[in-house]
Amino acid sequence: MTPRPRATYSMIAKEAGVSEATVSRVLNGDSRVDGDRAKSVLDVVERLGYRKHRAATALASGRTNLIAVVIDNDLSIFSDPFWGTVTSGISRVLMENELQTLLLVTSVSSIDGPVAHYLQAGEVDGAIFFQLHKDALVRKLAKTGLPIVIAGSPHAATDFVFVDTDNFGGGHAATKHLVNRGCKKVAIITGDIETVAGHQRLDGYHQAYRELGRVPAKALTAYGDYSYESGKREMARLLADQSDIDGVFACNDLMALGAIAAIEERGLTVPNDVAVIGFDDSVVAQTSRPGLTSVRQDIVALGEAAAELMIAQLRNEPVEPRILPTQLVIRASA
Amino acid sequence: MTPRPRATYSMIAKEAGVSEATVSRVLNGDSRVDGDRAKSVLDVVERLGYRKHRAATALASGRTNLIAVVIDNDLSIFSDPFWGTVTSGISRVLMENELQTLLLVTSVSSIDGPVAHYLQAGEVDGAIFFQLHKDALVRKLAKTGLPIVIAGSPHAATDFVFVDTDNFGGGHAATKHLVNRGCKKVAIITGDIETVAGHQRLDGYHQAYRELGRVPAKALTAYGDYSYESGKREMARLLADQSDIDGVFACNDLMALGAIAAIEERGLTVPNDVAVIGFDDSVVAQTSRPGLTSVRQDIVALGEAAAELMIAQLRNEPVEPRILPTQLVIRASA
DNA sequence: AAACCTTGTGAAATCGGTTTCACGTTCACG
DNA sequence: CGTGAACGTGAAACCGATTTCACAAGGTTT
Repeated sequence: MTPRPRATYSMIAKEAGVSEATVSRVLNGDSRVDGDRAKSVLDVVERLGYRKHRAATALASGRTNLIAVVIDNDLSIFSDPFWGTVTSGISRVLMENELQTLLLVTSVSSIDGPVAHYLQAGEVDGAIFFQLHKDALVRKLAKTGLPIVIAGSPHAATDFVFVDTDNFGGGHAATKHLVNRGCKKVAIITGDIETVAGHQRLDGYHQAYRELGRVPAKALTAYGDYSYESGKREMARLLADQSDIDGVFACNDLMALGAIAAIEERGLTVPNDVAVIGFDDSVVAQTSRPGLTSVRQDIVALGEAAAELMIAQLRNEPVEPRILPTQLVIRASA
Repeated sequence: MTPRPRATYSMIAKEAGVSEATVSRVLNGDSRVDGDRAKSVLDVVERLGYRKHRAATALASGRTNLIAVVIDNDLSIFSDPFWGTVTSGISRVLMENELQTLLLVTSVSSIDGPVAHYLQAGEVDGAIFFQLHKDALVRKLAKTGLPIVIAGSPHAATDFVFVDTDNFGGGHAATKHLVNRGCKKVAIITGDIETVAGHQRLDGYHQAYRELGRVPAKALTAYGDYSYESGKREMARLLADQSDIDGVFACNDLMALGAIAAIEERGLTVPNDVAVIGFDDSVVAQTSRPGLTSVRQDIVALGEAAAELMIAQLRNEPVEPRILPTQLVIRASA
């Protein structure tokens, strides 16, 4: 029951009758070791239930097997299930590849904060960032050669490796669906337009109009901030302005629910008077009444893709940004 | 711009004109070092922007400064914002205390899996587990002396350190509130009754009845599983059985919404015919219509408390389990 | 048959801290 | 004053792996 003392190379070497160097070679897949010796080393390793000591390995090799997942807690971390879900996907894939997930929840804003130092100090082999407004820090880190993946699109002019949902396609599909079901005047309530994701959804909306040979009136675009309240407020404003709006694409589910509330408060019904589509297909979309039609994004897959891109970078394999498809989930609201 | 080579003890020692041992003493708060020398060491440290090398420190000292957060992905990780929120609280507090959060999303079920080995191998200084059904693994780890904290109550007969929401008090307050607003026949839809949390909420319900000098009929207890569907199904069943139920406490918000759906499908209204209370005060409670009265638990605080208990253990300070209060948030549904 | 590669191997240095140990110094006390 | 305790200090061992380097053995080229 007493936990036997940790096995070390020196014990293995002695048991197997070889040198520590050979043990290291075997365990790191150096092909030059004689077959029989390799086998006997592996036997001893097996018998002793040996596992490498992380710190020792890191110190000697310079590789930590740690990947940082950096989450800016300036954002609405505390209520949004998004990041937790992505992170679980990341963690699973990393673990399958013998990498560990180091979670850094912190204010990323400062380019010179403790996180910055930490990441530069070679304490991790790579870092996965969630979408952020300021990418100065990321850019600086990239210069040091630290492998980086961004979950969510970075700002336009960079060449970071990133994974993202197809926001454009989602916005396009949502708008198209509204048009196809007969809506004549489709409005949009955007999310934070400062973020790339927010902008891309709007672009998708525009594109759908363009394909009809039309251009959406400026007045049909309302600017929300992803909150329930903003959805409600903007919808009320839209309807007060143009009572003949018969469809609305809200850039997330919460705003969609807010919009529905505003519509019903005006005595109109969903979807008969105004059809509503949200984005995310979160739990609120599934449980709201009427059920909310929404653009589903596969958040776990997003995390997994991020991890895969990180691993590819560590292996010096070529990497391409990855855009994951969305799927329109049709419920009662549109 | 070239990242200057990492500073080391030997550089600091030379610069400050002392030995490496003294540098170590200064940096680890050994009080015996002469004041002036200490100062000069600190000056050099400052000037060089020195930071300790984690792996080296871990190797030499046997302490890793890493705390594992172990999440069982057998659970409904992927949609539940709960764990992500707790984890962010944990991470913040740990970071403030110079500890890092190592995230392990994995199947904890096996007592002999890779995680088990990992945790036993001294790779982390402590582990925080989320509530789990089987605590065999945790018990085994505890025997090795690894500091452990459980987020959520462990099974009854153990003496693990844990933090939890006051499930009993929450269930009690919810039931009491229904009674106080005039409900004569209050039902409950439980969550997974196998979990301690699930059971405690039910106990709170019972206690409220007891204080009225009554015992709730067996038929008023319906067993759900925290899903929207189970809430809807059980509520329908309850009403089919006993149409005079006028209040229901659902053990989470999702089931509460399901219950509301069932109630309205029957042609009844909330809260006039049946008042409904949920648990969690999650985003769905805030955005549903009618607004859902719910028992709020402070999830971030839960994580922070977990981290604090871990830190106390690492310092060998005495630790007591911590039960965090709940708060009834009253909206339209009850 | 001399000169030159391979290939497989172990001794030893190395990574960057921590900790033990032994050696002065200084100080208090008898 | 002599003596033991307390204090500061640096040399060196140590943590557990990786990696360099030297070398022996066997195989190829001229």
